Amino acid sequence: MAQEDVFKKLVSHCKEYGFVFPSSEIYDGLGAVYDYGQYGVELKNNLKKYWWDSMTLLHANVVGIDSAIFMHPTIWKASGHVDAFNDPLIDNKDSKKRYRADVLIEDHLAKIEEKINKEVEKAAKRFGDAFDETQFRATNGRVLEYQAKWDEIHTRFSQALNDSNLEDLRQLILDCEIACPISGTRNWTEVRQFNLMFATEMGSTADGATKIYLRPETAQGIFVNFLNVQKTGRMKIPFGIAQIGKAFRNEIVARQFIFRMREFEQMEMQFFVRPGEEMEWFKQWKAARLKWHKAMGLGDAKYRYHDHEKLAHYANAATDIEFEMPFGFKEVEGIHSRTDFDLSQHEKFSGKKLQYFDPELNQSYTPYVIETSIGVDRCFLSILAGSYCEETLEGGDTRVVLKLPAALAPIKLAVLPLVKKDGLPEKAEEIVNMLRFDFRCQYDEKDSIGKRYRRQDAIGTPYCITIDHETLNDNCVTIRFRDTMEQERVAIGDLYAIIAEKVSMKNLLKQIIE
RNA sequence: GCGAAAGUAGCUCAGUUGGUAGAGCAUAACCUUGCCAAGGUUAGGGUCGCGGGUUCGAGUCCCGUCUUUCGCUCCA
Repeated sequence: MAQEDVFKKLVSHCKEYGFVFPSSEIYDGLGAVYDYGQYGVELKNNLKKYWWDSMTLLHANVVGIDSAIFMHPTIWKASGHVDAFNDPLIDNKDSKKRYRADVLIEDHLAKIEEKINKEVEKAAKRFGDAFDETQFRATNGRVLEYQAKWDEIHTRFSQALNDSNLEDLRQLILDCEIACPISGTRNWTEVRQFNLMFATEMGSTADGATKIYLRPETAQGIFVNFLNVQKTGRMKIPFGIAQIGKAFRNEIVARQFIFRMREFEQMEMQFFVRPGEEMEWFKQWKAARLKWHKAMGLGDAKYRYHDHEKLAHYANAATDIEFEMPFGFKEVEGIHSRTDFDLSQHEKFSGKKLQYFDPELNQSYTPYVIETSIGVDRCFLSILAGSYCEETLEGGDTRVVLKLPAALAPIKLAVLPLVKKDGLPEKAEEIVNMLRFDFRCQYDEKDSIGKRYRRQDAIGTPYCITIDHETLNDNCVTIRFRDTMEQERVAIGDLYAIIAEKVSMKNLLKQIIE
């Protein structure tokens, strides 16, 4: 089966079995926004608990917070999002390619520089040891000509950027005679500004309202609370702060189901370390995070690292953990060494000191930060993609089964009377009442037993308990395992212990610290 | 945002040159069977994405719009 077909089926499966629905569907949906259904929310909650416990239970020096989505607008100036999330874009009408207008101009400037450098090189060769570069640059006619052009463009460019003047940017592209590298033409659209942050207004009167943003990442809520947590929690470096929450980005193109949404959820942990020790911690968290993913048992070969060569403005090292989705290897988690960029920026913009006094070193410093940032929805998708199976059974029948890690499965067990008479439903109800406080149970008496097994397979229920006529005599039931379809006869009294052992989050968490 | 394709029941689809909507599966009820789906009977569910236009009449033709998929582009 082609990979795209698998993806299509997965998306249909999500809708058909109540995992993920398109948002506002009866109004034709809302682009790139999705709702989690009755099983999806259980799986997602379990996933979040797995991550939360792995951070806050397994690490004495990692604590959690839950910061607000609304934050002071200056935070996004300090973080660089106001500038970096505002891209002026321009399209070439012939090739239909889109470019960042500022990048086009920067490339053009670089080309002029290159020309100057070539002249300098040529002259250097000609004059040999007697060559005086400064002198040459200041006097050579051709170089001066290029330099003048460069200066002029650069001045206009800076001016246009400062004023956010999109018309000027476009005019500059026309004046520089910049052509599209693909079509070779200069048939450009207007320059348009894309702001990737959602904005709203706080304050009920129009004139008194302040423009605020919906956070584009949860990390800043941790940075601005760094001292609060450090002081009230008596935290000593190194320590981490974890947070799970929604973030919002007005993506130009948001696609591929829940892989890229405009409203999404992140699980982030910022780990504060001594300056100079960040690379060691970066390595450590990089390894720890991969272990966390692999512990879910979706297949080690489906994960890989992708180290960044081009780093973001705040980072001195960065890697992604990628998962093999039906549409290729895709980023699920990012691990970044963010240096002291964020805390320093907030010191600068807030005027408050955000330093840590290290009693061992007897000095204050701005801590360096290792960030682990995972997309809940992407991870959710990776789990579904990794556990979705279509199996052909002996006899040619097929079954669709979600081989979810038992600890994450939305429904832990189904209780099924073999027939709905002879007192079997009553017996089943007894068992449900016994187990319902500890495990999410489902009772089903409709259709043949085989059909009921398939229904549970489709939503990833790891265990089915079947009550038959014998049960009334011997107080034993069969427990049927999702993946192998094998059955075992066990005493009703043992059920709790058996299930508890199998579906415990411990099974996942233990693998991480091994 | 640009280009291409698509949108009919919960799902997969049919619907002939325009003549007031069908199937299978799924769902629900009852009967039957009873350890790996698809026995019987019956029922519910669609103003054919939405809005205009042409026509006596539009699921079918035309325009617009929304949504989805793919490609481009972007991606902290």
